[in-house]
Amino acid sequence: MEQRKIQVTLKDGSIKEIQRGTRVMALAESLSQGLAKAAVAAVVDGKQVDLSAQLEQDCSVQILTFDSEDGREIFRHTASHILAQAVKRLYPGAKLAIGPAIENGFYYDFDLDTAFSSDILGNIEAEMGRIVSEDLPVERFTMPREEAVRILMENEEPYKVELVRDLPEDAVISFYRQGEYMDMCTGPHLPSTGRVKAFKLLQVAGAYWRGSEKNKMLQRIYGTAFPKKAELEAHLEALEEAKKRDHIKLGRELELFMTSDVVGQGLPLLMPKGARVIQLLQRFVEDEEARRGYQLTKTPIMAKSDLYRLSGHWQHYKDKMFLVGAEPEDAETEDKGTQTANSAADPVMALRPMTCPFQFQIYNSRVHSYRDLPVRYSETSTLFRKEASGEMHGLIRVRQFTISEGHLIVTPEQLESEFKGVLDLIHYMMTSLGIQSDIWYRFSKWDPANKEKYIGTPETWEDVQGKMKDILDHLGIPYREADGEAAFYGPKLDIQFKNVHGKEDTIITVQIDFALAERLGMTYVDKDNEKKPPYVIHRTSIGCYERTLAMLIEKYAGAFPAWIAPVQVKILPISDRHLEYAKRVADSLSAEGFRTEMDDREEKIGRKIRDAQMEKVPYMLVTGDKEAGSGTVAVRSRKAGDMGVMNLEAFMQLLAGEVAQKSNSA
RNA sequence: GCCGCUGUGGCUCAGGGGUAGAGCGAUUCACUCGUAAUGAAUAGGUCGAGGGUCCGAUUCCCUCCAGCGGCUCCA
Repeated sequence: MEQRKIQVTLKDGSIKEIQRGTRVMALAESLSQGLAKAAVAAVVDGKQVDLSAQLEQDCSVQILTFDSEDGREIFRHTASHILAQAVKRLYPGAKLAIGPAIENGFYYDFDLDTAFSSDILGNIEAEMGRIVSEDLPVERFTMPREEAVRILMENEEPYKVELVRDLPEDAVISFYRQGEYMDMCTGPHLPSTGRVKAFKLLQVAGAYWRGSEKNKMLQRIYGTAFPKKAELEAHLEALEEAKKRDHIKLGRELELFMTSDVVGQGLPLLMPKGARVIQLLQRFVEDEEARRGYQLTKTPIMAKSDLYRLSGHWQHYKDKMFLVGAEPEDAETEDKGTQTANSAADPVMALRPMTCPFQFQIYNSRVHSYRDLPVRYSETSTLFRKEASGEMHGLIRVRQFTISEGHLIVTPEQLESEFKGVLDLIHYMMTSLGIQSDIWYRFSKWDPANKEKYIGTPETWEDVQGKMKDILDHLGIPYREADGEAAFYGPKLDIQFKNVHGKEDTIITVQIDFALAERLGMTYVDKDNEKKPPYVIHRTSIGCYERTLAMLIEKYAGAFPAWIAPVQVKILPISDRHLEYAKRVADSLSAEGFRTEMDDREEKIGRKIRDAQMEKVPYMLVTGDKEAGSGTVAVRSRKAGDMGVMNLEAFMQLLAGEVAQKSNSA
């Protein structure tokens, strides 16, 4: 006996009785017209479905709108289909690859000989506009895998065929059709193309098929889409605003760093103000690490290839190292074996890409008892890595950088507490920089399908990764897992941030390593008088200074907190006759260790203030007749403006307090 | 390394087959000034580098270098 009514549980927990076979859209309309209008798709019993789906049994239903992440994704996925449809109309020969929604937008990859220029992008956008105004219904249909392959072959879509062939034999393949356009897709999708009211194509980029550089490079078109024009405009405006925080732009304007064609790619030059910030950070880090039981080392920036053969860098990292003392062709033909360098007379040297093998030599300089452990080495360490030429980006991705390097050599029993100590240190650093809520953790694991990338056995990898996971879970660190992101010698806990363009980068990394320690013959003598291999924790505390500086510039839009501002106070004398008093004020401040500049130009005070504001100096001290007469200063904060007149002493206390707190009140 | 775009005075940018222009900045002079731009004058560019086409190239073509946005890779 067939029931004609079913019960649906709604998001708020209420239950509604409806006719069996009711479409989701009709349900939404029965709930509210507003909801129906905003609906993009639905989740039925945890599964995403189209609004046209029919409800056949008792179930839970949640209507998705653009306000949810899933809803936005579905909305923009339909936008990507509209893009592909437009491209197919204009370029029937274009082969379709994939076209997903991404954070803040979507893209679609095409294989086409014609390069998509910006003119062409405009034409495609116009065609998309037509597809939207045609308001084509988007319809789902399915077919068996076999038939899907046949149809896609007929349509000459080799990439789609490849995708289908990767699915199981018995898979039922779903397709979506809008007008003349058809695409293989799991969905769900918007009910019709007319819903995509506001969209924009943003850029063209190359992208390898299936993300592998061994494959053909396709053309990727990026775009974004919103239900309303105003939302699109707000988004585009936000992108423009973000560009103003770009550390490269601000770095130039604020004279923090520069690049020069004749120096080389990925080799930025830190100007006095930028170098000052880095110096402040370095002193801060070195002092804090000393307080936490680290011993500072200073090791060479290059070594014979022998050392790198021992460490495994020669076998796994050589193409990223700068070689010294070898002709390039020698380097090419150098065998990849583990034998040591053959000629002591003319050894091949390499600039170091990492510090570990150097500090390990120091550890190995004598026998260690378990009583010595943990040994904590730190170094402000300059490294060199020959990054691919297309990779360089300002201070974020460079070929020479200085890292707050450190290695902890520990017994197995000490591993967790030392790991925790490292995380404490990192947390302290992030909090001091004021970025603790801008970062997140990534647990970077190896890729078992790509064993030749790594040293050590699969068993060791699984073992170490298991230990690391236990520690992370035990310490309650919230992390996202990432396969294939490990270092060649061990898994990592990476601390990630996003730059102003939304691109994710690692700022700090903590690694547990068993393999490298063993390769380099590191041991300690345990209670039972047996030599045993220690664990090594590789870590940075504040990351690499260049990248950290880049992040800070973008975080604060160049207005550094007073404790790391290259100039903390700018003295602004009203006129020439106040120069002498201004100089005395400046000298007093400098004597107390404050970083001070004086604007002695023959300019009006308004101009001096404006320029100091543009330089983002935390405090300006206006000194004129009133102040010179009373031994005071008129304080202006870059943030709060005129703070009134106060004694120089009082101002120094204010600033000293702010520096000590590492706060950012100015 | 790969795809696309870009490279014009210190900076931001306009121009375009007949050897270059604006604003800001800089310099000099005048003004000696009270919380986000005083005025005037002056200087400053082998138009990223090399090659080619052309009577003639900064402009068109090629190669290289560098930058930007992606891909791949990564701190």
